[in-house]
Amino acid sequence: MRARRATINDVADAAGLSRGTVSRVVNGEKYVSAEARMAVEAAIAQVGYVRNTAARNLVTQESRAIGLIIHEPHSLLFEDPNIGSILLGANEALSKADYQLVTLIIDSDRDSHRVADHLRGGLIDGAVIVSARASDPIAAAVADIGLPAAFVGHPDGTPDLPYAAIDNVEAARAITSRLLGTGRQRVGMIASALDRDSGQDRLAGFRAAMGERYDPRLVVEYPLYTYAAGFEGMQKLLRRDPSIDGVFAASDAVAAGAMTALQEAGRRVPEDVGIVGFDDSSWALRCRPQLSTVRQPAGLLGTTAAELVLAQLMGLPSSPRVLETVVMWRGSA
Amino acid sequence: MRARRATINDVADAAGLSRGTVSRVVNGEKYVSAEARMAVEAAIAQVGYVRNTAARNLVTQESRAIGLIIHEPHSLLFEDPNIGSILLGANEALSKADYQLVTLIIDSDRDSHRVADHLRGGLIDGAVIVSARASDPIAAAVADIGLPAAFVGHPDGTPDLPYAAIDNVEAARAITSRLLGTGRQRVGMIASALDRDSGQDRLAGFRAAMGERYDPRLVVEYPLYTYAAGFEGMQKLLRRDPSIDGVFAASDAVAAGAMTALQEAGRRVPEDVGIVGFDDSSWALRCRPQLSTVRQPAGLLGTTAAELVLAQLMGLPSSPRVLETVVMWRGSA
DNA sequence: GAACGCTCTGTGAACGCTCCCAGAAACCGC
DNA sequence: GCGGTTTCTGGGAGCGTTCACAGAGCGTTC
Repeated sequence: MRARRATINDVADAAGLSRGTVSRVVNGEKYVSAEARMAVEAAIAQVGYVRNTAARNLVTQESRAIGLIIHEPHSLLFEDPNIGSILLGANEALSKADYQLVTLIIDSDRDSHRVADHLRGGLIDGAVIVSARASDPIAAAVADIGLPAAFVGHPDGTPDLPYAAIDNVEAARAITSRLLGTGRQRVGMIASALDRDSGQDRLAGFRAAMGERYDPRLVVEYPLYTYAAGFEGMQKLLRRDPSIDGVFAASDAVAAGAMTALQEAGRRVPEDVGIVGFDDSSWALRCRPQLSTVRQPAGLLGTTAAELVLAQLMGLPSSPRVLETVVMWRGSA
Repeated sequence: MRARRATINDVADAAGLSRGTVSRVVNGEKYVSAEARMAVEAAIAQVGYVRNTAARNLVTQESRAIGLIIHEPHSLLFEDPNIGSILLGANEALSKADYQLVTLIIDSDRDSHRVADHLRGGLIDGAVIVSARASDPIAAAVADIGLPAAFVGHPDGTPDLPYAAIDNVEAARAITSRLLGTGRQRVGMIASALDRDSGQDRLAGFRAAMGERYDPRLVVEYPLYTYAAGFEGMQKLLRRDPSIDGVFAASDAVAAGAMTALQEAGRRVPEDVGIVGFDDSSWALRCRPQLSTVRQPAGLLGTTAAELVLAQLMGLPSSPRVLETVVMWRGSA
């Protein structure tokens, strides 16, 4: 099949030096003469040597790879643009530290086992866990193995691992207050993803901002942050109370769906109904009018979580980090 | 740090058998007595053994991992829902064959080198290459190394590797003809991504369908399949010829942008202008009216490309596959 | 009862690398 | 010139597997 690959011994022979010296050059260690270093480099180029990673991993007992565990149903995986940004952000931090990012996707029970084996198999030195649910078994497995890891977000009932997150409660409270500040009288919410911390917290923030004006009849709940949830949720809210004049949607995708439903029902946005979202994803600028929303630094969440894992790997202490959010006020409310 | 992991020898000792027998049990080979098998299984559970993959890879000279190489700018990575579907489709096929999918993202030159090293380092037995450009260096590197690989799509000027693709020319021709069939007189196109085969071929199909009616002034070109490209492109077409009454957008995202531009310009869709897209992505159902478009089986493309790589790994011949597309006729034209 | 074939088990030899120790060579200060 | 330190190199040992081979045990056939 493929030609036999050159080994460190071939390089040593070609350079007229020993294995040990070649290894020192390859790993950039001290105590190599300039002369030897040049000879080795020439020999490497000559024989086309590339280090065999499996052999290295075997002896060093590490892999220089970090897993990004995504536990998310099919449909949502790429409808939610945050996941892509988190992925790229984590990739950036790891790439800088010369680690390889390995994406592990769980979308069935079989995947769940395969991923757990992968974790245990020593193919990965650490993990970034994205979009875990409350009491997620894979998160428990990670903690159980004792693998250095960090969450993006921090679901309840999960092991005591560091995380990179935003304060969803406070951010939701802030944008709801702002919406109320435009003089709306009947404000509802389309809540989503109550099986994870972000969904719960956004609802809690909404409730906090509403205070006495909170009316459970004006809150509808959907399992996922989707456009479809927003569309249906808004129709349901309009049926429940045609006088509704403000809506907080749990994400931009949800808000976009809600806006379509409002416009089809003949309501003007923002004149008749003000609407605000959450994420400041690409949805926000695509809506007409553009969405008022909360900007969350998705890429930075990924980068930060990756850095938390790297810190653990270097034996440094790593503690949770809460990143700032900003209310982006545009035309939808 | 972490406790020392149990090895195959620990299992052998616990079971009172030899390394070889344990290995045979772990790999499900023949010639193991039921008695021995049970003893080994009990011992594995007792000592908590998990196979060390690095050691295995070292001796077998394979990794049971397949790379999915995505070469795409930041912004587009998750705006294009096809990529997510391809990823999941490939994951499914590989997961079934007990291979692990490793996602390799190239979005800078440094990434490009790191990925090339990763390929060469023996960490991967094969590769699925998504969204390569014409004459993509990473594709050349893959061919150079002699790694079994397959493309999704098949850019010009790339090495002679099998691919899973759709017939973009024919599909574009078909939907353009259908658009013409609604009686449109002035039909234009918003072309995109002419640096890759899909972009080129969709333009070629459009031109073929238009025949003598083809007017280069009614074709605008943008580098990426984005909403923004559609929005701007439509405005430009309207300026060039206000009597335009039909548009073929190179993707659904582009079509969605174009539709917004038309509606802002006070044109009714489909009464004043008919518009068709390409992909049948989640964009299509989100538009009002819903988009007429070409359904391309993105998940199946990923699955098929993965299978082509697996076939090569098993020494079977693998030849290009062209998958079927279907015109989905909805309300936008 | 010898010869053969099948099933099953144990063991030495790799795989390609890093780590560590021993020792050579060079440099320093007194 | 001598002991001590620092710089540099070589090579044995070992990481945890799989693989190939040797050989034991047992049943079948002539």
